[in-house]
Amino acid sequence: MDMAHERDASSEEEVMAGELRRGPWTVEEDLLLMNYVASHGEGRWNSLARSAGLKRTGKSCRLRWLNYLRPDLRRGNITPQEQLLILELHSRWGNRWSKIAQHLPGRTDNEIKNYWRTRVQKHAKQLKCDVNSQQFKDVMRYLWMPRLVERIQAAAAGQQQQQHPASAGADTPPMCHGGADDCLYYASPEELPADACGGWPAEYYAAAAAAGGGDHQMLMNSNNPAVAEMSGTTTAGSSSPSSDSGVVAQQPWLAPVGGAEEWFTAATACDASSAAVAMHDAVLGAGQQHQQQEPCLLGETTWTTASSELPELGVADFEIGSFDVESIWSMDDSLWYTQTQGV
DNA sequence: AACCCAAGCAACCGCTATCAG
DNA sequence: GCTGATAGCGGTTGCTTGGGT
Repeated sequence: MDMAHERDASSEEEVMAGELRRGPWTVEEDLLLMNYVASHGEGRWNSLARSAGLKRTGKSCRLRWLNYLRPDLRRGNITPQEQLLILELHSRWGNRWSKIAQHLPGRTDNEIKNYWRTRVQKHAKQLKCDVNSQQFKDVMRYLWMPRLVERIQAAAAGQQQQQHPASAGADTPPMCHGGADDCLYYASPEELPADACGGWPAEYYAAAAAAGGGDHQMLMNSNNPAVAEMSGTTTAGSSSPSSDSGVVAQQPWLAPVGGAEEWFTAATACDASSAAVAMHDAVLGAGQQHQQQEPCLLGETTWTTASSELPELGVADFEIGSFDVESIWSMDDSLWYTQTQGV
């Protein structure tokens, strides 16, 4: 667009003239931005940048705020729950990062995009196939995702076991509102332990508190677009004619609640572990028949342990021969290990 | 200790969509 | 309806860091 080019050109001139800064943000800049947003609110980023005394473009300020300084951001590793959701939503919507991010409270589109590029594409590379190929999509759907479900179940089971005694609930850290093991959000940055679930660098806390902190409970109310859309209340506003309309409402495991912890609850009722075993055996041609169990919905796939029904899932057409299956099972095992240790 | 390399992530870029005057 | 400003999106780049040699 010509306008955009003109604006960029003028920005370039300003940079050359030393009027605009580029590159990594300093703590001072962050504090300026945080303080200004806390007292004046978001929006009008160009004038905000000028008014706040920041030698940055409005665009840069907006990005810094959205991707790094927002108090409702969730930091730390992408959890298996989130991985599962990303895989599922990406299979449905493709590279629509922003749309996917709406369903992962506290995560930014940039973060999800980076996750996809670094982790998922890495696995595709390891498997020597294109990340967009049907082959890799099958690997994700029939091997990786069931594996994630399995992990989540195991973590939930371990957690339940630990909490089941009389102390259940009493041990839940007061700052966690989304679950003891996997904090989804905090009521305020002050509550956020530096070593858990992420958060701002320590030096920001005092300034954030002084600035008023903003609306830290943003994620917890029904105004959260992710919550609203999951509940099916806003599906009419969907803009994608190809795949958006009403799909989420059909997902029993995407319950209309505020976080990955709770949407997953429905899925844990299914025996995805057995499904994963069945898939594993099926693709390896083990021919072992497993006990018939109730089908389990995972995304748009009906999971079953009955090998005779596998062709319906398309597994019969799934060529795994060239893949190192064990590498699939070990995907993100380091993350898995650290998380299970925390349970 | 020095170097290299790959991974991860923050930031930028180019572009389109939307809104207000 | 036109125009300019702003918001937002997805792709890409480049810096930092940690591990290996």
